Amino acid sequence: MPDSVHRSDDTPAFVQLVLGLVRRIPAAKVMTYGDVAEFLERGTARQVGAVMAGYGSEVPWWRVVNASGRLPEHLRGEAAANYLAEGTPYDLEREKVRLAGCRWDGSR
DNA sequence: AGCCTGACAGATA
DNA sequence: GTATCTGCCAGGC
Repeated sequence: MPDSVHRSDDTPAFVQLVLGLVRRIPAAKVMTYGDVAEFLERGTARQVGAVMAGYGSEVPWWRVVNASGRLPEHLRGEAAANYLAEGTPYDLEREKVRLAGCRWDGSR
């Protein structure tokens, strides 16, 4: 097949790639939506967000945050509890993860 | 087809 | 620091 192979790959394949990676994020570490897309070399941050919105409950979803280290309003409470439990650097005042201290690059 | 929405992100003011 | 705008791309109507 000529070119258009590396396209936005939607569908179950992309979903599984995302969920699979999120499951590999170590405790006390996080990745941003953009990091996930970049690491997989597929899709965009926005698409990753769409997957999380639909299937996030199946994985440690609090380990994927936006570029500011935050999650939408309705999830912050649950997320905070998990950060506290696993020792993720979390700013309770601003309700956001301090990415500088726990961003995961995919390596171990 | 068009228009809007969304667990996003970078640039700019 | 916050607010806005633009680009992004899939899905729903």
